[in-house]
Amino acid sequence: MPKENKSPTMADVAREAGVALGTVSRVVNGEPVGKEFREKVNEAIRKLGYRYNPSGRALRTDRTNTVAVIIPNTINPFFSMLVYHINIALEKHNYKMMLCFTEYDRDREPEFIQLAQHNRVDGIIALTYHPSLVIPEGIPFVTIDRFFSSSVPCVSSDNFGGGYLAARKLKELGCTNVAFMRTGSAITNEPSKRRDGFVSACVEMGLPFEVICLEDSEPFEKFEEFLTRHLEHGRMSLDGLFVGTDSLAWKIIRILRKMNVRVPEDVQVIGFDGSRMFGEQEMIVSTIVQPVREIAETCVNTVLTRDFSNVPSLICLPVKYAYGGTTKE
Amino acid sequence: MPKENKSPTMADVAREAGVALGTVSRVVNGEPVGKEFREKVNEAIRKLGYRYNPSGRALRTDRTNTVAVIIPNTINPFFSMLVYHINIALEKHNYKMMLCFTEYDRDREPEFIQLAQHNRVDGIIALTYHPSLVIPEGIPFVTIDRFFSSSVPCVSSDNFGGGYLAARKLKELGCTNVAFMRTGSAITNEPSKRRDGFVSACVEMGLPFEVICLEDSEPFEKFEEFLTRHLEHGRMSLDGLFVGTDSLAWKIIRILRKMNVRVPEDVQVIGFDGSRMFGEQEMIVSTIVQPVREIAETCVNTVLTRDFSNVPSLICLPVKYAYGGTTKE
DNA sequence: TTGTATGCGTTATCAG
DNA sequence: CTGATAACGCATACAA
Repeated sequence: MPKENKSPTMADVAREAGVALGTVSRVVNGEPVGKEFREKVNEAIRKLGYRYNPSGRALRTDRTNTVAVIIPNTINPFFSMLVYHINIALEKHNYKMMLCFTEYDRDREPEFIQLAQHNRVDGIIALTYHPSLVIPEGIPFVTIDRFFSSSVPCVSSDNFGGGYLAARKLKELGCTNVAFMRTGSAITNEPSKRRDGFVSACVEMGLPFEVICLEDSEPFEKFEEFLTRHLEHGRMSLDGLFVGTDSLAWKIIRILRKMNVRVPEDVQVIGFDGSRMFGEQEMIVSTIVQPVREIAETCVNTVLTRDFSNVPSLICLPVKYAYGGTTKE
Repeated sequence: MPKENKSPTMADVAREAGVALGTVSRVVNGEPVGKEFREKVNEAIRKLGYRYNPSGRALRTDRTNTVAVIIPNTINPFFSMLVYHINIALEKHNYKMMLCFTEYDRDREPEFIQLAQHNRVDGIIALTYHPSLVIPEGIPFVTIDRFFSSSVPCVSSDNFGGGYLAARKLKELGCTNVAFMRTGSAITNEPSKRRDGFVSACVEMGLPFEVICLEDSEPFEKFEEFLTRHLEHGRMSLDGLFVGTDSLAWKIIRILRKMNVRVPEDVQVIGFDGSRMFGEQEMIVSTIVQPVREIAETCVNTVLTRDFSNVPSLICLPVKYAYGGTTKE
């Protein structure tokens, strides 16, 4: 009889079913067991409400069924959605998530990697910015939006294609003079390709364009200067903007409105990410939508791949354009 | 010599330091140990890069250093912020978070409680809606925004005070005819008091008011009807709205704008929560701000309280008003 | 104060 | 196919 007030163990189940401890373990793990025995064990499990103890299993197998997720925060809706879908995907696989917020502090990235390893996680999914981050070996490691080497799988959306699409869309909507704006170009990562795709399409279509990238250290006011510089007699010489992220697009639009420039009548703006207010249908701005859920699921499936040796090193997921009120319909 | 490619154990440290296993354990756990011994052990720990194995400790102590957080999702910015600050607070205490998304599916709430218990979590923080949810005994359980009984601590913001404040603010801003709007009144929880506080202040000030609450089952169009009903010759008879959440306020404002009613010129709107776009300074709507971080930290501190017998049963945190563009400044 | 030994719940090995 | 038993890493009661 199992002790009151304590969850039953395999030994309790074995006693109840009149079989050996090992047999219970085999049933629990789905290993081949004679039909009669299996039924007896399952009956006892049901009766006692038995569930295996993760700590016991982890101690024995050295697998914790936990994956660490390293990400700046959960405030940006894109990160928030990412974490959301990663957690759901992990749960589906009976895995737990260990959530680590770096707050964009590069130094915390290696610290969390260490912490995760100390906690014996079975894998790590990380969205990082440390310029010379070293990826540990011997543990499945998947990165988001940043390519390290062919031995570290990187999952991202088609950033080049997204930039390309944005340029074509602006042209299609009647723009004749466009610009790309972004911030934080300290490291070269997949999102950097948004610019390349944009430029590539502009050149291809013969669409005049400009590019302004702000380093992390540069003051935000430079964007304001840039925009004012294009203001002639109260009219913008630019009529289309592609902005690196929805978050930045939102800020830019606020500046434009303060300058009495109408969006989308005078200037059309396309962002990147696909952020939605309160998770509703409508986008916050017209944007290139990242397939967040697919990205999350791909990360999870990849990091849980047993044979990590022949996993693709760069997985690129398709994006699409979505109207969000800051372009002409 | 510890095996290559495997993290060192206490036995390795003991061997390295030339002391007994138990001594290492005592040092690691900060129990009194002779100075010389402690130094030898610490030296060995440093040298081998030892960290205790959480599974081993958990198995032995029956404490996992994990707290389950049960919440609908991470899409709503309020939930997102809550999870964010809970995770940070837990990490500070060297605890991990087990995140469970119910998706507002009442049936999943008891399921996750079970799952959490099977995972031997040390406590549960839950934001739930199941009308007859039964709180397990024998495990620290803290709820957010919903009072169950005096033995289950409930953390929430001052919802009554928030409603009261909203009414006073609308009056102060010149409103003469106001209304309260909310949705999802299936269960009575702390947020229900937003209405009570609002009504109370209106009565006190002699401010004419109306109330419209939609059941979960009722179609959203009823709000539209309600608003149209107050439209006379293109002018609203209402000039102030207090809406149950920022999310709903946002939807209401969209309806108003579609009706060619100007916000805040014709109608001023105050929401509840304090949601910010992209985590910036500016609020999405004028709102009653919940102290999310304090709520999160209070939950964590409470759930980790060793002596759960004399913990307060209802902890109410102060709110404040914040301008967000949908009221007159 | 320090050392020794046991058991937490599980899986895996080996003998039957 | 099944049963018995050792080992995983740690905390702790007990012995020295």
